[in-house]
Amino acid sequence: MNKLRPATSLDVAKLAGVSKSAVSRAYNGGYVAPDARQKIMEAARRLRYRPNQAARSLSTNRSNLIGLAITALDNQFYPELVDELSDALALAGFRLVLFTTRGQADLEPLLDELLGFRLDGVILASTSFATRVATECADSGIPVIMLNNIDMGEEIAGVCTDNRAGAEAIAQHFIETGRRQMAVIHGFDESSASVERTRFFTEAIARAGLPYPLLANGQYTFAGTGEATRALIGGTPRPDAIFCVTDLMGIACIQAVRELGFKPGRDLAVAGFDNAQASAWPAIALTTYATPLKEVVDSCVSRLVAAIDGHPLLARTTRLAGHLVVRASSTPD
Amino acid sequence: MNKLRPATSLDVAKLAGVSKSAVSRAYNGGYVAPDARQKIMEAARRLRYRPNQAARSLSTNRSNLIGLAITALDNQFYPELVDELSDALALAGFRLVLFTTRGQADLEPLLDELLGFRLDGVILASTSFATRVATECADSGIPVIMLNNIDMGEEIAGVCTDNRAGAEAIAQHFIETGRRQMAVIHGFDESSASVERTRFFTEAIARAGLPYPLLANGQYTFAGTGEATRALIGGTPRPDAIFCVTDLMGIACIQAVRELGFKPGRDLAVAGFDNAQASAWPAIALTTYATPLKEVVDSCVSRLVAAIDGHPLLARTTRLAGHLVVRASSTPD
DNA sequence: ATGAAAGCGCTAACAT
DNA sequence: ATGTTAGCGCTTTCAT
Repeated sequence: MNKLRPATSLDVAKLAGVSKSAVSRAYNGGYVAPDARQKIMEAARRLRYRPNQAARSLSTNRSNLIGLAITALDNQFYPELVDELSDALALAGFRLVLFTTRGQADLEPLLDELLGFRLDGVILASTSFATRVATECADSGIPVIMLNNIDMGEEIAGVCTDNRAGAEAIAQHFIETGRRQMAVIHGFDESSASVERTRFFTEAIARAGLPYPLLANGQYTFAGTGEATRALIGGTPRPDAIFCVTDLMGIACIQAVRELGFKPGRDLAVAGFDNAQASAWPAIALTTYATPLKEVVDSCVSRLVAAIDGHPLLARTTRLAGHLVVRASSTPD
Repeated sequence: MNKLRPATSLDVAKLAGVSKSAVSRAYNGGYVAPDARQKIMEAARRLRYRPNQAARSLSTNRSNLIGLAITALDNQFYPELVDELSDALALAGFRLVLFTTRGQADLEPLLDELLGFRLDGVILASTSFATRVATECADSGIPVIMLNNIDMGEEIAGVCTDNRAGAEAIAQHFIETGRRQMAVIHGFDESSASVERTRFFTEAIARAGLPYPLLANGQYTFAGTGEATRALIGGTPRPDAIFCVTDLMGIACIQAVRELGFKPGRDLAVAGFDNAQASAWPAIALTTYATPLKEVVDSCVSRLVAAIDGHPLLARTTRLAGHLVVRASSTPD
């Protein structure tokens, strides 16, 4: 019962009275006589045969593995992204190998692994090292696509939310609800999401003839955003609307505002970006611009899969429009 | 520059003027003369050589891949778990392959993949299919360990929080703060976390001579927990303390309580389990029992790695104590 | 329709 | 210390 050496195609072939090749064909849609196929499948079942992917990979140059490089899953929106991605890729026959780069100072070991596994493709969800990884992978013929964060030089294929549409929707909403002095809490300068959203928001405000938004760095963290919020609110002029470039920071901001004794929505507006599930919680009720999660993931996957199938990936960014979600954090009532 | 066929050990060997084996040795800590090693590494660098893991896997029977089977990442605690796990495994030289089983109705395809990749080990974080997966993997000699949720039959190795200590700590805390009529919002009956926490809590309350806790099923979802909360509060007797077996449900419960016009902490106590980051948010402030995340992950990883190294995995569950974290959701002030 | 044989890139005896 | 050789388990011509 307990055989530690898993069955090979040869074992199956023998039991079924055919050759290895026949077994291989049976599994890969080749030409096999109906009755032979029958016998093969029966033998495989009895031996609990599962084709060894490593061996297959060696001869086909396909691993069925997609690498996902991501800093960490601490942004509330990422787990949702990963779930969706994993499902979509599974449907296409691929599995996700996780490369969290949180503590990783060094790029080389990461690169060695990324390339060593002969991944069929790589998805970059964090910007750190993006350019380097992308070029190295390209040199090895591995398609790379950036997800959510993109390459601002537009040299790498990417898919993200339409940051312009989002930032403008938030800006317009703030303006329409009578806010005058805006502020932006942004993240890192390497993050396209941060940079683009900040810029488009700022430009929209400027075009409306309103005072230039104040800026503060929330560093993509709870603590950092708390500090940024306190600095903004304690400063002059005091903003009456704060746009946080991610929901994580929006959520942190709302709470910091409350702790300062103000009521988000009534005393000042707060908005985030992405529409992570937590932003819909009653205790949070964060106005935000919803990233079209399924569309973004589907686009990412289909572009990547097409590239794996030989249709070269264009170094273009697909920007998908979402929609504004207005919640209590920005409504005066 | 742009060669699509990645360099092989033979390419490196030629360029360095040595044999394939020498290259292999250089990469695997074998005996290589210093100057030869020099030349090999230099050649490897120039050719951007990275050993093909699939080929290596074929001859060593080691893939350096660990499978993680998990329903989805929607419980706030899971992303934290995965981050930690990924880091710990990376340190040990392994990468995580994600098998989210959310939509998966069928076990067989999952099993085919799980075994086809010749994973070095498997971590099961969700209970669905656990027994079946574990036995199949065992038959193939693949170590399997359950994380967070465990096998209640204790037939599979596992690591989890000390649910008894946790449930009792919550119970005691409720009792000490003067609560009398308790309730439990639990999840699925296949989930050991749900079952054990419910049972130990109930027993502790019974031992204290208090009325038997009311029970409601929150189905591990926000919506389900909302309904469960409304049912409990609308019923007779009305509980003055609700223990939710996960933070996800605790967070949902708190908010449902508020929406009913009650103030968590003052009007009735709410507690969760795990200490997911969101439970610490001021807007949530959920009393909970903190899972010792690092310890749980370290134990899981070290047991698994030991098993991979040949020290058989005992079908025992490691239960690690955490600590009570009291927040506003359970304090009357 | 099927089998034989070569080869994918690596490691691991075994010789030397 | 290093090269030679034989696999690891699969796919894929090429014959038949």
